[in-house]
Order: sequence, then structure tokens, then C-alpha cells
Amino acid sequence: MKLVKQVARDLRYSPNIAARSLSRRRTETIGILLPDLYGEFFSEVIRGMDTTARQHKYHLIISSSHNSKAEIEAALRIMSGRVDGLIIMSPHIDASALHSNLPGALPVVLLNCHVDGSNFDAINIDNYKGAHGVVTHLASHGHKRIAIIKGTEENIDAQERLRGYRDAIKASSAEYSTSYEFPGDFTEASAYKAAIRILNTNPQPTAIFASNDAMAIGALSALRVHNTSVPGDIALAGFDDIPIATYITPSLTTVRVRISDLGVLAVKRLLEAIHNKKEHARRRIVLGTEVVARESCGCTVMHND
Amino acid sequence: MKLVKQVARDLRYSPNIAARSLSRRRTETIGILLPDLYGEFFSEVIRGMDTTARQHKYHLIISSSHNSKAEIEAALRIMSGRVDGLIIMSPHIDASALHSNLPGALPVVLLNCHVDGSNFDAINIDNYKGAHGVVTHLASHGHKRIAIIKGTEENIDAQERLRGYRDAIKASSAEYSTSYEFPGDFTEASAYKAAIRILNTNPQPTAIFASNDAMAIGALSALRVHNTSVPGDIALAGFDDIPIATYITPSLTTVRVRISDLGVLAVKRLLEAIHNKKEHARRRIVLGTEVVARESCGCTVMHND
DNA sequence: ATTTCAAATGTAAACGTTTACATTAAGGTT
DNA sequence: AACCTTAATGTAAACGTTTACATTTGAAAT
Repeated sequence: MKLVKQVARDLRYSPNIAARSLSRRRTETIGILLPDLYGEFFSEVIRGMDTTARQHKYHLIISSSHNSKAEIEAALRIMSGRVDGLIIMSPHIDASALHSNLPGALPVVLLNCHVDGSNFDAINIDNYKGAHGVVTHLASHGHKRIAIIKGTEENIDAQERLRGYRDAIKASSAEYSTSYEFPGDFTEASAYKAAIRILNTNPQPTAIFASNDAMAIGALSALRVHNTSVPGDIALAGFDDIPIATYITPSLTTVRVRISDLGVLAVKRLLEAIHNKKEHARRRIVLGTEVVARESCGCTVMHND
Repeated sequence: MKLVKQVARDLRYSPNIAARSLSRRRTETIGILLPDLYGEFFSEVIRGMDTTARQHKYHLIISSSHNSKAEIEAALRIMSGRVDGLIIMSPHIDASALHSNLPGALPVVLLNCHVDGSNFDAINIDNYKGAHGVVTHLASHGHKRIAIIKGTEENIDAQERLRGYRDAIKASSAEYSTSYEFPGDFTEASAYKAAIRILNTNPQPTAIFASNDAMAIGALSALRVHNTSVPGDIALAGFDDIPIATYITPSLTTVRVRISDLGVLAVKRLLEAIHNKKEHARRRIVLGTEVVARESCGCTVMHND
């Protein structure tokens, strides 16, 4: 080892980050803006981001719980000074809000956001195809009345999953009616309530597609309490394939999203933009999904040992 | 509004954070060091930290997936320059490692760490009492052979929960034997395997205490696959009370930890240390727990609607 | 030994704030 | 009107790096 390095270590020297940032005009930090940090989905995404960022010697600064447009705009402004780029996950944001709250040159990646043809890097889940696929699967079991528990209204994922559901129903021999569409907000509790409403519907649906796994679990709980067997009386499917989906009873038929890959991709894309600021070409990436048939739809009894 | 402010807004002025940090000698950022970012437990903790930090206009910089002592020491050094204080959650760290990798003046709060009487602010869960309580509860149902699925060996929470389990067994009419202690690592998968080993034990235990809820869920899954009814054939209890514990089938008897409060407390304590650097008195806080009896131990049938 | 080029070293300005201090202005008291 | 106190304003140094540029040094080539 070079003498200098040895001495540096002896003196416990470590460069002052603020001075370095000031001088170099970069912080080696990327910002993550989330609506909320709740449940396994988000911790998986962040895990992907964190490991990828660290591989490239970047740091992650996280700000969550922005549930109104005003809040997220404030967060944008506050964050923008301390990061080299931003990953934004929020249903509340649109292109004009971004332009008016961010320095124009700041690289941005939109994750699971509604992108109205605006020129931003964006990563989305293939919600439409995933929902279409799993609902088609439910229909293939012969179900005629398939209910959906919807996600938060303004959420683009929720909207696309609903669209996939509707088109799949229409394309199948199942019955299409908006009376089979029940509101939810991606939490277990909201789905618990929705499931009870579904049980009180006449004629009763024989299958439920929950717009995410957390809601599928909430619905399952309500069905159990009301002595309704899954998949015997009512079949059930979710969306996301969070780790726990394999382990619940019955195991959950769902749509697999490589959740942590979302985070990995977002960070990679952002770093690309940061490093090639000039000639970086913005584009939209859609992450594919895959239907995973487990017990809750009545397909199989799984043995995962 | 003052004219200056108006003009400032018009020009889209925002102060340069790096320059401000350099000049003020503080970053208004606190660092979080985690071993891993996995499952609901961590997202809850971070949520508590994030909201509390934001209330005080502080930012959170997060670094996870440090699973060896070398990694976490590297992370300590890298982080220390960019934050005003550090919250550390890691089984791999000890006082000397902290002292030799951090500037002495940097405020630190240890969360769920092993604190060997060293002079640090620390926050811990009352693991011993919680485990003792829930195991005593299982014993009160008349179980004589109560197994435990242990957590990661070097983890202090795991050690304390084991200690609580052992003391509770000895204090009850149940049978104490280390052959009822099965290894696990806090993941569903590890508990799945452990549960199968438990089923093959002769005589078979009639109750299982899993050292966290994720493992309880993993064990439950294995029991179901092997046609073992819970709580009919085997009673089950977990630890943490993650949100999903209410919603699984059967609902999970567990030990409630106000998880997000852990994060809230840690941040508050750290901010206190940052602001009162001189006369801040370090101390250890132990967060109480509460046994929550649900279905999986055979207590009641819950109706949560 | 002189020239040429590259490499090593040294120097100083810049990065954009904050803060401490000095100066000036203003207001109130005798 | 002279004096004191407080407030407002202005000035300059400091924060700890990086980087661009100038200078010196060293080595290779003629």
C-alpha cells in the first residue's frame, strides 16, 4: 500500500462530503419519492434499488408518505437540491407538476406512474396483460360471475388492472357487469370490507380478482370468517406475488411481478441518465408479468417442500 | 408576501444544499443502517422513521443489506460523512467496531442491537417478556411439548426470545428439552423446513412458538401441506404482530410490538442527541410488548368485522 | 548536451452558502 | 444637540474539496 494511503488511514482522514459535492457539482445520491411505504411491495422495490445503487457507489435518500399533490410537489423541491436524480412513484404527479418543481436538467425516472406521452423515462408493470391473464384463467375454470376488488381510483396500476379485468371478462363467457366491481385501496382492511359486500351480492360471484395480494389476503380473511371456503365456494386471485403469497392458506393464485427488479431497473435507468446526460435517450420500459396458479383459484394443491 | 420572497420564487431560487452543509457543518440528514430490508417489519420501522424525520425537516438516507461485519463497517465509514447522526440496526456491530469506524462526536442510536453496557443510546424490544408471555399463554392451554423455531443465532432479538421461551417453559408444567428447539433465520422458508422437522419429531410437540410472524406463517404453510390442523393438532404463535397477522388463516396469536414506534423513538432520540450534543444523556429504552391471542393458539374465533 | 514531450508537482480560483464582525443608520433619552 | 442603544446593512473570511492551469522535473530521443 502506498505510504500516503497508509498515513491517510492512520489519521482517520475521510473527505468532507459536502465540500466534495459543492466542488464537483454532484452528490452521488439519488432520491426516491413514494406515496407511502407500506407492506411487502415497497420493501421489495426499495431493496432492489438499494443494492443496485450501492453497487454503483450511489446512496439512496428516501421520502415517503406523500399522499397529496401539494405534499409531493413540496417534496420534489426539497429533494431536488440534494440528489443527482430522482425516482418518483406517485399517482399524483403529472408532467407539468414535474416541470414546474424541478430543475430542468435533473434526471428523473417515473416508476408506476401515469405517463401521458410526456418525455420522461418511465418504468411500468404490464398491469393490463397480467390482469387480463389471471382473469382469463379464472374464467377458464368456468366461473361466470367474477368480481374485482379495485385499487385506489387515481392509481394508474389500479386503472390498468381494471381495464385488463374488463376486457378479459368481455372476451370470455363470463358475465360483464359493473355491479361486480367493488372499491378498494390496496390495503387488507379495504378488501375485507369489499369481500363482505361481495358475499351479500345476489347472485353471489363465484370468483374474486383482488387488485393486489394484500387485498386478496384481506378478502380471504373475510371469507373465512363468514365460513366461505376458498376455492370451494369462491375462487380468489391476487396481483404482485409478494413473498408471503406462497405461504398463506390456501396459497394464492396471483400475477407474478419481479418486484425488486422494478427497483433495479429504475436505478439503472437513472444512473444511465445521470452519466450520459447529453445523449441519453428517454424511453418507457414495461415489465412483463406471469400468472402463477396456486390453490386459491382451485387449480392444484401445491406442495412446496 | 415580502417582495424578496416573491422575487426569489420568480427566479426559482433554491439554495445550494452542498454549500449550505459545508458552511453550516450539518447536513440535516440522518442515516439508517440495516442488515436487510425484507418483509413487513422493516417497512414499518422505516415508515415510522420517515414520518418523524420529515416532521423535523430531516432527511433519511438508507443503506441496507449489510450482512457481514466488514460490510457494515464499510457502510459506517461511507455514511458517517454525509449525516448528522446514525441509526444502526445490526447484530454484527459492537462498541469497538463503532468507535473505530465513526467520528467520536457523531450521535448514534442502536436499534435492536446487542448493547454490552457500552455508553450508547439504544432502543430495544422487550423480547424476553414478550416471548415469556406468549409461551406461558401456550402452556396455559395445557400444552406439555412446546417447540420453538429460533431466529438467527447472532441476533440479539432471537437470543432474548429464546431465553424468554426457556424460562417460561421451566416455570410452567411443560417439558423442557433442547430437542424442542429448532433453528430458523426469521424467513418463511426456514420455518417451513423447521416445521417439517417438528412434525417428524417423536413425541410430536403440540404447540410451536415461532420467533417472528414471518416464520409462523412459513410454519403454518408446512403444517397445512402435511394436513396438520392449526390450532386443532398443533397450536402456533408468532412474534411482532405484523399487519398481516390478523388476516391469515387461522389468525395469528402473537406478541404485539408497536413496530413503527420503534422507528419514531429512534429518530426522536437521535434528534435529541444531535441538538443537545453536549448535555445529552445517553440511555437505553425498552419498548414494551403485549400478547395478542387470536385463533392460532386455540383461544377464540375472531370476528374482525 | 540539447531538445521535446510527458509526467509530476504546485498554485490559485471556484463551488454557494453562512456567520462573525464592522459599519452605518435610526430611534429614543437626557 | 449630543449621547447611547438597537437595528439594519454591508463586508469578508471560512467551510474543504476539486479542477484547471502553470510550472517544474524527469526521462527519452536526437
